[in-house]
Amino acid sequence: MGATKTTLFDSAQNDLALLAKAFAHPARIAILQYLASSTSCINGTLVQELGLAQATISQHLRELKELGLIQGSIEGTSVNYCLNVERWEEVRLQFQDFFDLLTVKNANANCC
Amino acid sequence: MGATKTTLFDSAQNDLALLAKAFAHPARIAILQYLASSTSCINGTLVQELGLAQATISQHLRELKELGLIQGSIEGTSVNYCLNVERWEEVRLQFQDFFDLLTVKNANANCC
DNA sequence: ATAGTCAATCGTAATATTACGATAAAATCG
DNA sequence: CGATTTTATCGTAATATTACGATTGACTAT
Repeated sequence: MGATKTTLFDSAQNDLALLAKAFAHPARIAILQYLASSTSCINGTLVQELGLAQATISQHLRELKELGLIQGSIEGTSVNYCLNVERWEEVRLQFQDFFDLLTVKNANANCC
Repeated sequence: MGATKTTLFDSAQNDLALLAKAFAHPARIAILQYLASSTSCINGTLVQELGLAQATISQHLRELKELGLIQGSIEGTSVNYCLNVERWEEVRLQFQDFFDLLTVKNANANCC
């Protein structure tokens, strides 16, 4: 008990849920917004910007990296992170499809 | 320790994270899709459709209801659920704004 | 009334997430 | 080289989520 029963759902549903999980924490939203506004950044800057501990930021960055949403490259003693444009577009479309599907049929809904 | 530090973030970031949480489980995605495709449904039908226990479905439905994404009305001995159209449009725009903000600046990104 | 049906809620076990101190690993500087 | 800086990882405590059996409450039908 306790773990999500992924076998009951199709891969599109499981994929979307995993992506949504990435957005399901305000720190990760803030990280993505900060990356978008600053073209590049380092972990250290984010620690000051967000007010969470360095280990915590690093953990959030790893989650975003594992989903391919961001990528990083070593820059001397620090690390530059930025958005992964191709992946980002992919994800945007995935959400758009989800919303479109549920919006098209809306005329039939609101029945209760 | 362990709880999300919401005070570090603004209300737009916290709001979006809460909404994303609703989509962060395949069962809730499946429920929303099923509601969109069938115009209305009852808890019992979802139990057969999804293969989760009745108590579990009811719990997922409550979460969606608490965010205003769906609404239900009693229909004899069963309950009809449907999407909340107005709220849905609101949420769709909230996500679109988030994606747009991160897409516009993308030309500057992908730098690492 | 009594039995039956359906969904909500309670209680709880299993698992996942969040946060952070401590430590490690890698590069830079003196 | 040794000291410093920066990020990743480990270990772990606190909290949240997921799932389900059991029960309750509300309505229906007999």
